[in-house]
Amino acid sequence: MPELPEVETVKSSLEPHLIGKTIKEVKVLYKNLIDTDDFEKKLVNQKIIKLNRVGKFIIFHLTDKTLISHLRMEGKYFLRENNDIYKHDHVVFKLDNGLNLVYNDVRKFGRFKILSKDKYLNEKPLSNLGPEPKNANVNQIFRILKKKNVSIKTALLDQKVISGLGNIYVDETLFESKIHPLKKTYKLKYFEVKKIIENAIKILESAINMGGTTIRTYYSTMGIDGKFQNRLKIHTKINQPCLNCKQKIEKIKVSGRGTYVCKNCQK
DNA sequence: CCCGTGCCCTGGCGGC
DNA sequence: TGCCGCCAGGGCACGG
Repeated sequence: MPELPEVETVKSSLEPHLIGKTIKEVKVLYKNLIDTDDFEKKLVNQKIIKLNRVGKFIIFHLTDKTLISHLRMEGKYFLRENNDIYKHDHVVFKLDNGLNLVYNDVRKFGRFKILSKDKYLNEKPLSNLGPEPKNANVNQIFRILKKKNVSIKTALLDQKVISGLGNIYVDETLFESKIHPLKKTYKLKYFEVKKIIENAIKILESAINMGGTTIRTYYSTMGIDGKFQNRLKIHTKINQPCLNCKQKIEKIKVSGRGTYVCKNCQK
C-alpha cells in the first residue's frame, strides 16, 4: 500500500515523462474516483508544469489548476504508447506527445480532486494534513499527543497528527522505537516522542532510497518494484524471531489494522 | 470536538 | 475443482 516513500517513488518516476506535456483529452471510466461532473473538461488543454508530493498525495501543477491524486491502497500509474484499456484502468489522460497516462486501481479506492492553483494547500483534504515527520516539531507533536486518548499507532496513522505514515511504516517506526503500538499517547515521555519522530524520518528516508516497499499486490508506476520489503524488521513477520531478542513476533489488531509487534522489545 | 465503527472495493486464500 | 466467507486497509461519514 502506497505510503510516503511509495508515493514519492511514483511521483519522481512520473515527473520527467510529464513535465511540459499538455493534456489533450481525459476519459474517466469509473466516476466514483472523481468529485465533479466537469472533471474531464477542466483538464483539457492544461499543461503539466510540475509534480509534487504532500503527505501521500501526488500534486499535478497545471496551467490554471492543481490536480491532486491519492492512490489509497492499490492505485498505480502507467504510461502507455497505445490506446488499449486493461482491467482496472479507470482514468486515461491523453497527452500531446501521444502517450497515455493511465490510472489503474484494483480496489477503486483512489481519489482525484481539482483544486485552485493558489489555495490548494488551504482547501480540504490537504488543509487537514499534519506535518510530515521531517518537518514535525517534536514539542508540538508531544503536546498534541498529551491531549489524546488513543493508542500511539492510531495517532501515527492519523494524517491530521502527522502525515505520510501508513500501516507498514508505523509498525517499523514503533519497533525501532521499542514502543508498544497500543501504548496510550498521553503516557508517552518527551524523549519517546522524539525517538518516534527521529525513527520515522530515518525509516522513510531509507525506504525512499530503496524505491519504496512492494508487498501484497502493490507495485509502483510502470511496474517498478521497490526494495524496502527486504529491510522490513517487523511488518509481515508473524511468528518469526525478533531481530533483537529472538522472541516470536505477534500479530494483533489496532484500530482495525493488522499490527506486528515484539511484546518483549516493545513496551 | 473526540473517538470508534462501518463502509467503499476486489482478489486471494483457507476451509470444506 | 468450486464455492463461500473472510481478510487486506486509507480516509471519510456518521453517531454517541
